Amino acid sequence: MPPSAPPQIPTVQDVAIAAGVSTATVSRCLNEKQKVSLKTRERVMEAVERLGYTPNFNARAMAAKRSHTIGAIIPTMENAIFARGLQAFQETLHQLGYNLLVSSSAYQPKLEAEQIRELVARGAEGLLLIGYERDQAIYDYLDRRSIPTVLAWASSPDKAYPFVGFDNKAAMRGLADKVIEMGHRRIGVISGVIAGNDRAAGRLAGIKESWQSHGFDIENLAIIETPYDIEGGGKAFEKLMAADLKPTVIMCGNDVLATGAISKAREMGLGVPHDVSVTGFDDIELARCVWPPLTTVHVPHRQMGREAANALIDLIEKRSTNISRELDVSIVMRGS
Amino acid sequence: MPPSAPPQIPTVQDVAIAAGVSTATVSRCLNEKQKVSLKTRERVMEAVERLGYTPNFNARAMAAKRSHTIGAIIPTMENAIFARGLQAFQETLHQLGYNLLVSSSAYQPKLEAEQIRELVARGAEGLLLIGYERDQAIYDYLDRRSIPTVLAWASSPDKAYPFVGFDNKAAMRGLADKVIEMGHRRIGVISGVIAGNDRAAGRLAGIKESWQSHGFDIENLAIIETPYDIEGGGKAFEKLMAADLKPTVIMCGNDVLATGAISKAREMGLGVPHDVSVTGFDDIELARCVWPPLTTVHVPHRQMGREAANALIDLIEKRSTNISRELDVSIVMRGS
DNA sequence: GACTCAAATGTAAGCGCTTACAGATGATTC
DNA sequence: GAATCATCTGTAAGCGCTTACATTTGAGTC
Repeated sequence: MPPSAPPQIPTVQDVAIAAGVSTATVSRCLNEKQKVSLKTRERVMEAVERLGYTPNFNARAMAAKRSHTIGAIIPTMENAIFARGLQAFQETLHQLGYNLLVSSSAYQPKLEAEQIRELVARGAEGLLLIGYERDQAIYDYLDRRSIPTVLAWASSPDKAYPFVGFDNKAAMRGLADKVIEMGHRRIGVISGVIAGNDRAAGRLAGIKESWQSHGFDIENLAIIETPYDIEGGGKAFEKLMAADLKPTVIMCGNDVLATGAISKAREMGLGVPHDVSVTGFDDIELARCVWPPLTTVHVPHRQMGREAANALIDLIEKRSTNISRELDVSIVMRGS
Repeated sequence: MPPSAPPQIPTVQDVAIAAGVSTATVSRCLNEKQKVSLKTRERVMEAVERLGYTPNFNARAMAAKRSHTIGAIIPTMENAIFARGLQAFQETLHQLGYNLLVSSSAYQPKLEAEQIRELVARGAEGLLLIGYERDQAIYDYLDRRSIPTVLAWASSPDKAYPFVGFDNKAAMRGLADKVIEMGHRRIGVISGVIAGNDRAAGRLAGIKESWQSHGFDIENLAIIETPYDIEGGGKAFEKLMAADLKPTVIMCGNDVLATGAISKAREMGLGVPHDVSVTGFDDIELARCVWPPLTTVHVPHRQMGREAANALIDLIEKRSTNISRELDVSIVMRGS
């Protein structure tokens, strides 16, 4: 290696000189080709190639006041809950000529707020956020700066903000209805942490609603809140099954918790669904390859991602407004 | 809502005026507090607060020629293989005062190359890349621009580039040795796609090496290449088990493939490990909650992420060089 | 050939910040 | 009170781009 050659990164200037044109022409070659004659264009492109020029994104964003960048903040990357939807979101954005910046907030509202500012500071022209429950100050901030924002994985209850999602409460209620109709009378619930998580709250509320509407007492519902991970699911399962009157079914806030529960059941020598049934939510890939395959609520992740992207870009490019979309979910009865 | 109030985003200028100081002072308050007297600082901070000012990242990066941003490109977000390591990487960076930008390349070298340029254009001061196998042109580009880069999830064979990883070949060879020593003589292999994936290639090579060194003929190794997903694992398993001489063990390139294989085995009515054994690689959470729990190679993901972050920042801040680190992996015998 | 007018190119003013440098301020010292 | 010096603050020059506007160019027309 040469002794640290001064890494002179080429700029438009350099390209302009190399091609014998002005910087404006170089810029036009890169952004609005049709405005430059073929001959000069070729010359410029050759120079770009030769110098290995890559436009500086920051400068570009600043000068043009456009970043073509969308920000998304998801609660976690550690499990696959958001992976598929996000992937679809990203692909669709790409097709529409936008880039995606992703952060994860670890389910911490504080962190989310920070990251929203960070993404906006980086020039995000639009945001994808999960769920609707957050400090009003954040919405105010977004409004003040008029940052188009779409909420996903939930439906905004008062429809105040555009969303592309589904009704967590109604969906879970549907599943609970089915469970109760199948004869289950002792239900254990493993819920995600409710605080700051409207999806988890909605799902739990759905179960409660169903339970009560069947004339049962809310007191008889055994509920445990736990972080959304496999281990949490396992521990909660253990606790629920330690009761005198063991539940005949464990309803979980999502598939990850359910997987933890099933795992633990096996460890404890309990048969699923023979000794106890387990249900999940989300229908991620995991749900199908765990044994027995999970009865769960199917969420159209890809569709959600795709539609959220389209909605957001529509908003940004002011093609339409109020593009909220409530998606259908369906219950998938499997072996558990 | 008011009829689209002009969203005047406050700038340093605005803050400076509001606080009755110059923009330089505002900037100093935000970046090198100690250089500003307490009195002015308070006045400035009050103005910042009152106006809801957030510094524009692009402008800042451009003027300061620093972004405090690291880029990482992982092959996929769809499964958890990279999730834990990346999370640790991110957390460590955060502690060190850096931000992380993540892209996923979908295992496509072309896309990866594009994203490298994109991240560099966005001002990434360092890069985390997975594996070492890529076009020389990319390394040249990185060198020319002197972008510190650390490779992970593999060890660079010629040590040309700094890495924090492990030897995929040796690790898999260790597992294969054990498998063969347990008496298995008919091995089926489900490998990830080799092209452009040195980890998959290394793992496969490890099996071959072990097989041959035990005096067996390479021809007798049944190998299938498939994309790294559950479905791929299942299909490959089916094909392998359709042979006249069924394998007694299926060695998979990673835990995701292995999960697919186990799933499919059950579907086919085959008992694991009674009828056929299955092994994985990575020891992701999934490995423990599938049934039977997966025998696999444990990779210290968190440690790798942490050390990669430290190594990269050391490189950037020129504290040291040649910080490659080979990590130990271990074989975890479980039920499968 | 003089005149139009559209197309191609150049000129230069910023975008919102940081920072080298210069200048002001005020505490200390003699 | 003048001189010294450290501390704080202001001035202004960019960072690498885009783009409004001005200018040049060269068909096309009569």
